[in-house]
Amino acid sequence: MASSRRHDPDRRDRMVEAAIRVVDTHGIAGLSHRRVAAEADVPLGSTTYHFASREDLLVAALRRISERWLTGVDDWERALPSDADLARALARLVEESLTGGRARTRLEYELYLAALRHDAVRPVAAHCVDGLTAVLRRRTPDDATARALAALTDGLTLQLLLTGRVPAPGELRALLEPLVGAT
Amino acid sequence: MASSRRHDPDRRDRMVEAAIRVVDTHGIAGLSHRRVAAEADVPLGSTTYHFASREDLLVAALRRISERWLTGVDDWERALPSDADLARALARLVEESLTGGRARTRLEYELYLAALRHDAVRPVAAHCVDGLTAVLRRRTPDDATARALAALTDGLTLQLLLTGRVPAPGELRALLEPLVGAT
Amino acid sequence: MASSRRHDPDRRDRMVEAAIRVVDTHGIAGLSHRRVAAEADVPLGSTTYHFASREDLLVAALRRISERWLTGVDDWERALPSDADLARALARLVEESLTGGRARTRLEYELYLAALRHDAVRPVAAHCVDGLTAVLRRRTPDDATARALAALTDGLTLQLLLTGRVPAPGELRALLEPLVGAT
Amino acid sequence: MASSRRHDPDRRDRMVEAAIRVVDTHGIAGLSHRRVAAEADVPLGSTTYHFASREDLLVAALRRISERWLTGVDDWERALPSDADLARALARLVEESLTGGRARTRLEYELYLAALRHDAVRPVAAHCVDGLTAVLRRRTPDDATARALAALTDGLTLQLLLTGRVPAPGELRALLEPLVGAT
DNA sequence: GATGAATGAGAATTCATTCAT
DNA sequence: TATGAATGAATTCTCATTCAT
Repeated sequence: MASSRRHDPDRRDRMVEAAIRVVDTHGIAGLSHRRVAAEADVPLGSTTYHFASREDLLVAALRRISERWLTGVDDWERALPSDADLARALARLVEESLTGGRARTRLEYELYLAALRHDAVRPVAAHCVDGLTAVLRRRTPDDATARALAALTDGLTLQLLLTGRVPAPGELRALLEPLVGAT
Repeated sequence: MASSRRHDPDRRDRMVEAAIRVVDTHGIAGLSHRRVAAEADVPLGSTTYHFASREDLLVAALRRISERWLTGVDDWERALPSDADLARALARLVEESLTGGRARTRLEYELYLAALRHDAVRPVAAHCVDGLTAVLRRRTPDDATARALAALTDGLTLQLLLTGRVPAPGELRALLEPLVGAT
Repeated sequence: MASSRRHDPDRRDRMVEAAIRVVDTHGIAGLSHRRVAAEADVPLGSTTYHFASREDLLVAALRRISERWLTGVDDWERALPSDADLARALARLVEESLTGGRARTRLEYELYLAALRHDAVRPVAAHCVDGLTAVLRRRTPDDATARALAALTDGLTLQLLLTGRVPAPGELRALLEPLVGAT
Repeated sequence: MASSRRHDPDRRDRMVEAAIRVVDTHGIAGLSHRRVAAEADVPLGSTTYHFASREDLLVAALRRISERWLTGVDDWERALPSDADLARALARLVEESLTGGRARTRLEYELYLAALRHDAVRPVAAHCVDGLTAVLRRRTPDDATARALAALTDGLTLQLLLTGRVPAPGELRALLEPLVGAT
């Protein structure tokens, strides 16, 4: 039974998932080998073996968070009808990220926060920004519009997350509209 | 002499400044009573006396940073000619925050994003958002435009900070333009 | 002297009561000037002014606890009919101290614990032991019986408090009986 | 060598002994990882590794003290002639715990009473009560008598410890007698 | 007299990391 | 290869006490 663990190819994976849960619960500052070990139910030595430093752990977790987020955005776009009202759709995306997926959204912005300090995390965060822009680009006439929409979306989400304000129905769409219509 | 330290009315103040420098140097995760004590050259006990918890320290630092930032934004707007091109002016503000005061901007966003984890910091961050919006409101025809501009400004600054991309001349102005003109 | 008390004459008293609540909540180890100050809603300096050392605070609190306990025992005996069954009455006293007044009883034994270490508390604890013996002596033919009953009562209460065992109806009376009947 | 300390299988054990000495010297309130580390001559980190919390330390100390005490009581009973006068023998046991091993007895009761505050210590203290009762049961006709004798012994020891009173020759035996004879 | 400020010691913990096995 | 043990630094926080006002 104990030796059955010898071949445990998912272990590293489970540790990454555990790390994400730890960041979710305790924040980035609260991510530690010990907590991950406890959360993944593996020995402490196992975490330091697979992730030599705390930063390795952090990057692995944030990388997965960002992959997941990008996949979500990609799926969202693919599910949109080709003639969808982009401002309306984006508004709904923001609203949902503040209600249904608030925890997940917070995680995403913690990634940004970490990137401000850790050089190793910067590319991961940049990849998120670029990924969102690329997805929006499929629906906009030019790069500039996609970039502006990505920035506005990010800014709105962050500000609403921080202020706790609940936007009135239609408010977000009205704010996004001018940029979409700028075609 | 030995007792010259005993009465020191500016001490609390100096500790707040020290805390800001500590966050600047070591990041939010590196903010500790010990480091502030060392940086402000006061005994450790003095920091815990004035700031019972680490969060108190964080809030005090963010409060000062945000006051300073809001004052800066306010001054910026007052110095603008009444017929200034708002999109151009805002674009320059963002550009300067990324070139001239990059370190400072990073610091601002770091404390700003700290609000995601620390409830006590939330109101201060919200105050920043509202403050910027109020200043912009003096130049916009309605609340919605001010809010959208504030969000776009925030989003652009953060994204450029993260990706390290340097916007082409005129690029930011072009992104902001559609919102300003949305009158 | 009179004028010194004019301002808030009950303050010292309130601090003692606060100290008792603190011991009740946090245990003797948790008794501190700060907690008493908070509990009594007085400035910290006020507690150190009236109780120069932590031990002063401790002794004052325990003295009042013991007074209160002795008064309770005294009242209990006075309320007993002169021909009461002493074993039965004592059994009920023990039972009540474990159910109704469990917190109070625990406080009493914390007093004993403190007395083992603090010389200043020893006399207070000894006074409790002697007081109970003296009260029982009014109902026993000789000193020896009173002493034995006091010891058995204390031992039973403590053991039941520690084991959490609930004595069967009549059990305690049966245990006490032989000593009472030793007349 | 430098690594001579690295493998040290008795270390945990020595720390428990050190903890007992610390409680003996400084009281329960004075038990700390730091003091145990100093007393056992091990690094501070080693104490927190083996005993994560102060309570763990306390429980380990009490557990050993109680084992030792129960063994002592067991030995005492085994060494008694089968026709020994139980009241006399118990009286001598109490007297010796107050003269020969007063410090040790104080230590025992201090850890014993710690159970009032610390839930984790409760079972160990309860085990002491039950153990003494079980040993006495070998010499008493029924459970009730054993329990009463255990309680009376405990109560007497504690009261004499607190008051510092020295019982007259034969006094304790006389107090215990009625319970033994209660067959 | 009363009290806010100050301070140095020490508390329990948590931790990343190293190392022997 | 994996991991339990070990360790020294650092963490936040609480505290009794002193002192200037």
